Amino acid sequence: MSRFRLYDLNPEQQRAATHESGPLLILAGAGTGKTRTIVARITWLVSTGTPASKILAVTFTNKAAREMKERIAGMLTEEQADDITASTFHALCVRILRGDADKLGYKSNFTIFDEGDQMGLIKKVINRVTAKDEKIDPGLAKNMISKAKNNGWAAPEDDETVIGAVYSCYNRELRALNAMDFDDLLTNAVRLLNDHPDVRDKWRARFSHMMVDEFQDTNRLQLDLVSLLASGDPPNVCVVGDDDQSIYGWRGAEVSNILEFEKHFPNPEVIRLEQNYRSTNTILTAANRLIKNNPRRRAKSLWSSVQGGDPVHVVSVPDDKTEAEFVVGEVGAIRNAQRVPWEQFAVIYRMNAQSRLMEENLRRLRIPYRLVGGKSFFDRREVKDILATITCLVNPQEDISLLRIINTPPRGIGATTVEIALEHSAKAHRSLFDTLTDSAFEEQVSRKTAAAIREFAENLAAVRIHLMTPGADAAALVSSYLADTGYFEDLKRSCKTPEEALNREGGAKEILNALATHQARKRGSVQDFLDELSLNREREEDKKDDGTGLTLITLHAAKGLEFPHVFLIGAEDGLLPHERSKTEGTVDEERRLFYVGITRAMKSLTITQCRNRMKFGSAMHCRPSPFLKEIEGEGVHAETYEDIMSRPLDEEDIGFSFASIRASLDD
DNA sequence: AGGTGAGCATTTTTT
DNA sequence: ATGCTCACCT
Repeated sequence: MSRFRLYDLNPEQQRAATHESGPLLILAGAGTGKTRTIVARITWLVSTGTPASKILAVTFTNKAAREMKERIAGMLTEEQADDITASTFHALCVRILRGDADKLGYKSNFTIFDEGDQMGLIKKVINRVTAKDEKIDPGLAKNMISKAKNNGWAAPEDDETVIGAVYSCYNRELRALNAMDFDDLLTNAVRLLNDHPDVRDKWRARFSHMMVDEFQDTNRLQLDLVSLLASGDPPNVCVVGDDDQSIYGWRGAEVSNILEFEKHFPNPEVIRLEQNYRSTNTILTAANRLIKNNPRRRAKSLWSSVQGGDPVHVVSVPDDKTEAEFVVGEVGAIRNAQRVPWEQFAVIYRMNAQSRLMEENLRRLRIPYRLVGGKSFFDRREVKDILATITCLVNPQEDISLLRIINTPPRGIGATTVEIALEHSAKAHRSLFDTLTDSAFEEQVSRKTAAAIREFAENLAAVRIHLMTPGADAAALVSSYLADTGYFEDLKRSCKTPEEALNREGGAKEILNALATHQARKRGSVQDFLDELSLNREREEDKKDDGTGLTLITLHAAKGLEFPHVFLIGAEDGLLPHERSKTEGTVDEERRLFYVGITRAMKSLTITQCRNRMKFGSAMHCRPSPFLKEIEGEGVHAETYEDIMSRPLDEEDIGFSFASIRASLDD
């Protein structure tokens, strides 16, 4: 097994990969070969006799888990690679819970509530629990419930506060539905392992070595889970992360998990990866100058063997409109001068709203781009509708889904009827569907409404019978149900532009295709399909492989990615750091965000700053970000848009200018 | 039941 | 500027 080639690794990476036993903390700076090191470590463990099946690698996203599996597959035999468990925290919890959920009073076939389901239930609960004059914002309630769960706060015994009442009622409802939300998956898994030593021992015996990626993003519960699962004495836990890239504090991540790692796992070996294989030293120096202003961090200093490089440009532009024009112009100039494809460029910003001006300019010049982030495919109306329809076809007892489709398209079961039914169902502790179809309920409503309800229920039942028949073409059945009930027509009618109609149609097709593919490939049930989707909501742009074009992306979403040429826009006080972070006292995290942005760049980095920006509809004066002062120094050139424009054009630029003029004439 | 306009807030996002 | 919610109107 000397296939393992240590000489591919630098000394620190090697030390990390071959660490024998006990806790290991790998502080992996941006671009220092973090994944390569984890994969090498896994390979080393296997090659020195650890059974592959005893290795557990935990990540945050499905994408990261998949990538890790792929890279492991390239290093080991297929069988070994298959035996390694690489999973997200949440998927791991589901596996743990599916086995022993009964010990917590759930049925093992509990359903998983995604954010939409959760929101629906919270709204329902708020309507039930609160008086008309004390309605609270469901979004706020959701955040507070999530925070409470993550902090391990039980619902108050007496429903004294409104929010407390909502919290406890929400939990009761989830229980009654045999459902867990995303937070429950973690809390319940932790509770199960905590309260049931036999289960804990079973899972501890299952794995001998555990790795956790992006450890700076873990929250309290995730740390608990790691502690509970880690086996060995001292525990064989290897965590990888970078406190300087901790940018998810606002959703519960605890930087202290990595800063105080020794407290949780005493006497770890600590290895710093500081050699960067991504950026030029010029870029890294600027990044180092910035981040060293943060207190409370594990000091690291990135370096690269690539000396020099283009200077970092900091450009002051008059306003956001000019900023977009300038960036697009520069992109064109670089592409023209260096003959590089659009894929090598990224424009990175703090807020999604900043993408709009960029998009307009890119479209004008016919530059292909992909927009990362924004709304998830699964948040699209038609996708939610269709998934809710499928859910109801499989199980009409799911109130939230039923509520979504009961009158979509309009079929004569209006809000008033639903309101009454909801009241009855709460009182009788029955599902909405059962309440509606109860003969006693019919007498409460008009003949017309009763007929509408009956027709709806009969239609659902008829399709369900077909759907449950083995070998049925589920996608076709669902599709014809939607067509028969006039859903597609209704969807089209509600679109303002033909473009939107086409888009929605595409979304509908895509989700139905996914169902068909799932059935064909995995021969799984429709329930399997729904389950898988609730844990694996990939963003639209991840699925499409048309990775062509320039990338527009937020700083948060850009973490982990790299681009040869990066434009970091909107470096203004109030945007980066965001105004809100100042009142919340999280400017350090904003600095890390800026740091993440800078360290995405491989070859060139241009930072722009507007002197005026449209905010809330009116032009506002902006001061440069204080972070710009912090990166000042050798290799960082500050200039103004006016300086650059009054300079004569380079020869290469001229070619692009003609192209852009021609392109803009087309419009 | 469903469409329309006033009023309002407006960071970042995964599971 | 813009999108979203809610109340009110047809």
